[in-house]
Amino acid sequence: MNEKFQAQLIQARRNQILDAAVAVIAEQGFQRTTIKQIAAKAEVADGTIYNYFKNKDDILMGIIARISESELRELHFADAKQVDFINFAHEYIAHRMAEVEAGYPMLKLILTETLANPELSQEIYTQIYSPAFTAAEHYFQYLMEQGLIPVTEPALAARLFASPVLGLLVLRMMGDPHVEEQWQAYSNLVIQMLLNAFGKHTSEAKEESDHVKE
Amino acid sequence: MNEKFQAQLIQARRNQILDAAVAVIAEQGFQRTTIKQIAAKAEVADGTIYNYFKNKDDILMGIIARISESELRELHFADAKQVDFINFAHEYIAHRMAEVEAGYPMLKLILTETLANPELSQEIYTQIYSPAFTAAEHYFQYLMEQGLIPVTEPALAARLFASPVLGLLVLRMMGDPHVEEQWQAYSNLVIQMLLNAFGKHTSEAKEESDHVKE
Amino acid sequence: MNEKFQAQLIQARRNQILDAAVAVIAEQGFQRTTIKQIAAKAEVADGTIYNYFKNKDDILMGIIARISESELRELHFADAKQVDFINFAHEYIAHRMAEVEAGYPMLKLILTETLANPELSQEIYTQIYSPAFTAAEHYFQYLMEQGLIPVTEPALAARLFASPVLGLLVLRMMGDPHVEEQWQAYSNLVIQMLLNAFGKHTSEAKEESDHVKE
Amino acid sequence: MNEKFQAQLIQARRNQILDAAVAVIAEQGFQRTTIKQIAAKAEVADGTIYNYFKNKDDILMGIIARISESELRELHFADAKQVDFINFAHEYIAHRMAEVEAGYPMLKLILTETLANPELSQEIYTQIYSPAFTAAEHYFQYLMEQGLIPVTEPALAARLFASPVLGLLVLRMMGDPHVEEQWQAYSNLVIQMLLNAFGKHTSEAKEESDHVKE
DNA sequence: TATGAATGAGAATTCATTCAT
DNA sequence: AATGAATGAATTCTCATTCAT
Repeated sequence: MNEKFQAQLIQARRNQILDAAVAVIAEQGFQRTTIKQIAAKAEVADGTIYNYFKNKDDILMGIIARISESELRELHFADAKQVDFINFAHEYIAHRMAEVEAGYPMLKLILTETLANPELSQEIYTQIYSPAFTAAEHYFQYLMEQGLIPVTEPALAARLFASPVLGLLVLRMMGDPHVEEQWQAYSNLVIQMLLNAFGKHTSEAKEESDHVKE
Repeated sequence: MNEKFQAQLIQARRNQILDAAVAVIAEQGFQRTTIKQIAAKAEVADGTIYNYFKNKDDILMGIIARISESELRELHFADAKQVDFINFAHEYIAHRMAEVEAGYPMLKLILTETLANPELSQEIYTQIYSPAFTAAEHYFQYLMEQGLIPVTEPALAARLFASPVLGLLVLRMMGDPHVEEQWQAYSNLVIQMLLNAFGKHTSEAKEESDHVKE
Repeated sequence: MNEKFQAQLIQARRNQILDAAVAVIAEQGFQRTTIKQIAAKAEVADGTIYNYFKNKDDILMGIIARISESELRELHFADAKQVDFINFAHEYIAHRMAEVEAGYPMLKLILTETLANPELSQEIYTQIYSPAFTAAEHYFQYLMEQGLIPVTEPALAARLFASPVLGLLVLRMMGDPHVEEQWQAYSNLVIQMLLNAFGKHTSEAKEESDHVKE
Repeated sequence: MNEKFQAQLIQARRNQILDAAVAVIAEQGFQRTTIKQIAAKAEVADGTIYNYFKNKDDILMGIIARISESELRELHFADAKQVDFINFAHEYIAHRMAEVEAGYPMLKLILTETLANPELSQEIYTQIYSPAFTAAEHYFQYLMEQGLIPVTEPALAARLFASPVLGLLVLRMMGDPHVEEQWQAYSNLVIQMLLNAFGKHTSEAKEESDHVKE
């Protein structure tokens, strides 16, 4: 019991530091971020961080591990519930949009570090990336088998499906003001484009998305 | 005459250093890259770099300026020639694909630094990003006015058009092996998806891309 | 209470570093002095210096600020106490002489840096120089008003009064062995010259300094 | 003949470089001055400087040597001509004043470098300093022997005589605006003070300088 | 001789990490 | 466990000097 309590305290402190780290790193990138800054944001002493993390890289690992857990949980949920493709598309976009509204610090961080830090990208790929797409592939496999989408390769479909959202996210992260201002309009168009491409067989989709309408 | 020769030598040396810098930075990100590494790759002494660039940041600026120039040249070309939307789509994809085959060091670098370095992102936006999209918008404006695409907002269309390619590029950069292996297949699908979404009015396009076919 | 103790520790360390800096800089000038040398003299690591000073220039500022404080304290004392001109002259010379015996590192440093570093000279002038002469001027003003010295402009008098001592100090700093060996004799002569010039009205002075006697 | 011409060319080029060096060094001190700056001022290439001077320090030596020659010439002249003490005092002050009006770059340079550069100060002492005072001492010796001044030690007298002028020069170099603005007034006062101290036996001097009058 | 690009040793500064309290 | 001062390796940048042209 005491032990459990101890463990919880440690978890809490780890999360406190990781939260601080995510906030600071998302703003300036991992390399530019100093332990001092993270410690300040977390309101602990520099040295304290080393009681919870082996070194600076280990903090990044910690962030990745934590995202990995939460993403997996979300995806599981998605996997189980979203059978209807239209709803899935809406939910997926909505999920990424929510991320954006939250300032997408995680996404930005993951994206940046995967690009900038080749040693890390393998780690990120296995822990976050691969499980996410595996879940998506299963879902597309299911849709395909049911004849609900005109697709022959689930892996391809999953990535093609994700690409425009990811593309727009990147544009937004890169500071494109038009994407930021018209984010809702872009979301709607992407959904229509995707339903148009994937959802021809679904009768409801056909009408809704016959053309791309801005 | 002699002066011109001098200027060329200086340009050549600058490019030699920039090439080295792009190579090393693309591999590890700007922050992790040391002047020593760039100098070694360029096969010059550390100090020589400072005869051509004010400081480390100035190297990044140099890279951006150079990309900006070459992008602009390419875009001009595109602007003048590509009237047919189908051909344009093919050309655009082909262009980005070529980048990928060349190891996309520039694209990766630009992407990474824009995300990781907030101070720089404004610079990159104005120099590279904005002109590229402005050119694209003009093209979409033209298509729209000719009634060749069912679009009402060129700015939106240009970004929506770019999004899946960019998304796939990012996936590939992040190390997704499936995207890398099947790159050609992805390209074809993206073109079909885009023609499907944008090209309804073009009769040839209608038949060719009625469905997404893998 | 603990806080106060902390502050004292920080002050002590700052002073330890400043002492080392004064010693080294007085010997070789600021420019020739490296952080490594200061750190070695202060018996701390190079990096430690930067926990107490923003950069190398800030060390110089620190030295100046510290001198400024102590000079002001001394001058206050002088201002209040020295009403008698003869005693003041003696005290002033004695003060500068003490400096000399202490190796005049501060004076040398101030002098050298004001001459060599135009950016700094304004700082030194306002912080050290100007307050010192202002105090002296007040004193001469008082003497003048009391009719104790045949002077009409206190500012002029103060500088004229200081000039021979400063001149001799400079000669000594420049390595003139005669000035160094006969320092006491020079001091006496300067006092006589000054009393001769300024102190005619003071009867005791008249006799004592009727002529320059070596 | 050709050889002589050669030698003259070399001398001219050396002087061109030394002039540039004096100008730049006087402004910012020797350490802060780069070869590039000197070369630019002298309108030659960096490398050319090394055809005329062994290294950077050698330029300083060159400056000192050149001053030494010209100073010696001046002093000789002074030595020969100035028998009358009052005139000598006036001439001496006038000489220093001229230096001041010319921006005293040499004096400032000598002063600064002697203080900042202990290795050099020996050199400067022997080459410039010592000969100047030796000449002065001879003059005071002569005055003393003639009973024209109430002095028993020429060496002492020479330095005491120089001290107030030097002191005021230093004050002015340090940026004291009062000294700068009232330079003429200070000069007059110094002469009076010196005549007062040294010149009692000279009847004209007695009246002229009975009191310090501002 | 003159040039000025190239060099690399050396200086200032940063910051992850340690460790005594 | 928490602290934060101290450390020193690593990095950026400067600039005197060399040397091929």
